[in-house]
Amino acid sequence: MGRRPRCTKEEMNNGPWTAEEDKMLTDYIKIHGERKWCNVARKAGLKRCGNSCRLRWLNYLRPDIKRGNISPDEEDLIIRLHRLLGNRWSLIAGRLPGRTDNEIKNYWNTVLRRKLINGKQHMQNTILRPSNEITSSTTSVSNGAKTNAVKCKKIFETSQTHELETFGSNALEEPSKEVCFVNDNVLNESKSTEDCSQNFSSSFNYMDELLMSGVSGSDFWKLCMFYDNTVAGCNNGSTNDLLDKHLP
DNA sequence: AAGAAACGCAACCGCGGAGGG
DNA sequence: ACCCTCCGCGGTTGCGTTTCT
Repeated sequence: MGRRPRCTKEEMNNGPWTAEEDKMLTDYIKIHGERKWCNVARKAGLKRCGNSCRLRWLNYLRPDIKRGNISPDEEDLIIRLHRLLGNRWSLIAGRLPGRTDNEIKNYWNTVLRRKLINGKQHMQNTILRPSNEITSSTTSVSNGAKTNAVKCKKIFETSQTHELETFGSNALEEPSKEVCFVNDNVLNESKSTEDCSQNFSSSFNYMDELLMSGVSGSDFWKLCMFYDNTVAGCNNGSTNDLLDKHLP
């Protein structure tokens, strides 16, 4: 069976791309387009394997790539798309013009994962601490609100099991649980957390099916809006602004 | 100032699916 | 039906840079 190595190590360049290689690849693709990456590598005179060329083009050289920091709106969108899609970075990237799956994946694995973990720890410290330890800034939170917050944690830990079963991967392991703490209004008593959880589980499967079946771009955004307005009930407005920009 | 630790990101790896011969 | 190649994806690694001690 065994797969043939994608490229033989000897006679192939590895490691960082040089400016000269970048130019050779860019020039070739400008003329011939981005197909048959193995041919691209060979015909462009690059001592690189096709996949290496492909990655370099898609993640770095493509003209429509957006450079620079991820904006807060984009960050929020990534978090919410990750909640819907799990680790399907290419799908997430497809909804963020100019951003690559690799960039989003890196951003998630570094910045967001840490932020969310810190957020979770902060929430746990705040919520689970005995009332006599809570500082003056948090004493105004009612007992009811605290109860809801603790309940929220339990619910999402439980529903997570179901999500994992339906999703069939580790895609939603920690992140989905953590995101709830950051994005959902944990201390907001206006919406039943049970409803939220149940709807989330079912809507997740629905979204998944739609995405797998190739839902159109505009429909996707409408679904996001639908999800935010009816299921999560925890949007903060800024992301909807971003979503609006992508609606037809 | 120097070494250690943490961080950020480009690049690589390995797998699975699609499609052609 | 089978094999092979190509492509795309998610996970992981390596290394340069920045921050901390």
